[in-house]
Amino acid sequence: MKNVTIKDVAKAAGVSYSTVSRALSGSPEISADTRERILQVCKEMNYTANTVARSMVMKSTKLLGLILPDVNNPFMSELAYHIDRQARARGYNIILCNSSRDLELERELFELMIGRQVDGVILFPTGPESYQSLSPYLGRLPTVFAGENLREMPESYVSVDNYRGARIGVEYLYGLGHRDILYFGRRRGSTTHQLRAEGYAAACHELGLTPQYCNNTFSATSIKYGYQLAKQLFAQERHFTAIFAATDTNALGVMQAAEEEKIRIPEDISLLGFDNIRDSGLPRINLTTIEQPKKMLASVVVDSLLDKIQNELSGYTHRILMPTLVERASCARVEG
Amino acid sequence: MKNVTIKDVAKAAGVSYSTVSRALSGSPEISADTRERILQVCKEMNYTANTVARSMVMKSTKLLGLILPDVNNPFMSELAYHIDRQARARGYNIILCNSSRDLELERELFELMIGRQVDGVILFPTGPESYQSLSPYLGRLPTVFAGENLREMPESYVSVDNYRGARIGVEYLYGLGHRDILYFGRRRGSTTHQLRAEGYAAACHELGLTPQYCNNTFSATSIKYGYQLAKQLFAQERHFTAIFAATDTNALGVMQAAEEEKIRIPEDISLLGFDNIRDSGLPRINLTTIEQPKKMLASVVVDSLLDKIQNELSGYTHRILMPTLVERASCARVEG
DNA sequence: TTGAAAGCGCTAACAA
DNA sequence: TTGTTAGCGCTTTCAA
Repeated sequence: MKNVTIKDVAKAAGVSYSTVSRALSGSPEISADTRERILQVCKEMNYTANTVARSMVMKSTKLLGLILPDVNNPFMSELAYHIDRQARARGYNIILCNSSRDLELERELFELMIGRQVDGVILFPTGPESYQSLSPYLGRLPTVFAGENLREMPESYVSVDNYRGARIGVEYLYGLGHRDILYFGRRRGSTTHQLRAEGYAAACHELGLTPQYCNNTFSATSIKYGYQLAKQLFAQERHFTAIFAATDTNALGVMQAAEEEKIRIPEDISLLGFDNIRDSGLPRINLTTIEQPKKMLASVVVDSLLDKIQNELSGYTHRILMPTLVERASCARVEG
Repeated sequence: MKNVTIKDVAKAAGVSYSTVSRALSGSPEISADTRERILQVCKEMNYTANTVARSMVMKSTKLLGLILPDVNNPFMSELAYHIDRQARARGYNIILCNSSRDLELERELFELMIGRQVDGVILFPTGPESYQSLSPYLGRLPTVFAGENLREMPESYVSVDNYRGARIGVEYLYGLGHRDILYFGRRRGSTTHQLRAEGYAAACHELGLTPQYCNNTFSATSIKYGYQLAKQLFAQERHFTAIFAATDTNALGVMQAAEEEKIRIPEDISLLGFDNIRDSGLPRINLTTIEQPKKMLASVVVDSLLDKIQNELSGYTHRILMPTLVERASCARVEG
């Protein structure tokens, strides 16, 4: 399994190895036939250039670190796919790392990326604490945060406009005649959740609605937690005709609980999600939701990072994308 | 963003740089206090070893290539997660590449991995043709195929026992009283599909059932194709009380079509899937299915590959894992 | 126990 | 147009 090197090729072709390097890099300072001959020899010998050696002298690995909580999360896996495609189209490959929502591990992975000399990192933070946690390292590697809004933090990030997304949702429900809309699954300690809740509150205020909450007391979001929370909610005496879930995952939990409680969606209550994860479009689920433009997000993230790398930008950019409503079958019109 | 090197540390500590290297690698041939002093200096200077340089001399990047059709496929993303965790636990990182079910691209990616000097590659092939397509390169990099059964091919692979999985499924349905079981979504050109269909046929034969097929004429599997196929099926006059779908994705397509046609699952027909992708456990879906042990698969794949790498094994291993039945709510008992 | 030096495979500046 | 050479940051002999 010994690989053939540039020197082997040079010897076989009877030239110096810098000539081979020139032939391969498409340098103009080489005659057409030596190039042809060398390329021919390369082919015959099955020569494949050693990227590691090249990285070393070029001081660029053409590698991007992708650190995210968990690829096995439909939102993340979709992004990972698009990020890879986009990066590859630009000549980069991805080192994938799952932080498993562990701040300590996240930091460890970031350091690892420094050691691996990646050209930059795309980070879907575990939470807003990630910024603090990583700040000692941030100066050492071009980084763009993604998915989470870091507010005024002096680091590049790309996120969706969570505030406006929530407003769009409330307005949609309002348009359907709903006047009692409960906001479900708000979680402390997440800026994303915070902004969505603010958008919800603001929209309620403007439309003359009374905000109602059912807060997530767990430290994470999952179908299971959504389910447990919804079970509690349905056991209470509260009046609402629609549930606006902080995330699709939460909404799925609500669906599950509703199914058990024989509460029909959307006949008995309407349900609106946020994110538009793949699950939401599945048959029988058909969740109406606020979509995060994932392909766009991936593309903007990669572009921002490569910009930063290639232009050695020292400042930072905040890119906020607009969410849109995806109408499916979980929300119904009610009589005012 | 200039990184401090081993030389900088050496200068600061007043030693030669080979001494620093020794201190870092935990070599025994160094005195305790110089080591302490050097480690201290490293910390102060925020030194992080350059893995690329190390890779070059060690001739090992501690990098594994992971080439798969599409991480944004619930089956793949789950595997990708576990593979990453497992690999990291063993000191390796993952370069993730999506082949997008493109044979040409797959080959390109494999070559890329050779250039990147990864220590090995895990490949979820686009199809059985992948083996042929990649065979010129296979000798150049330790590789283990995953997910697909390569039958007698002289390459390592890990797959589930698709044949037995299908038998388990048929027997389960038979036990529920079903005598007319239709096999749905069989696709030509996939060994996995082939083996499942064979298992189905064999089980039918043994139980005295007449096999019935509804073949997938598309070149890929997706909910959409499953849906289209199911629409055709439901438009025909065929008698069956259960559908055994070749994949969960196909089953989801059937569900969607059934919903439109007002065919109730499991009341009117039972539906059994294969794979147990995450979607299948979602509320309202609750698909009964044959589970591929994904975490185990990931773990076995990584172990096989590292074995091959570390022991410089030249032979190959075929590891076949046992699928199991996951009972949910899409299959009902019928009166014989 | 420590230092000097070679070399991993490549690019690029400098000579010829 | 081509060859020679230095050097990227590290590990590892070989000497001291």
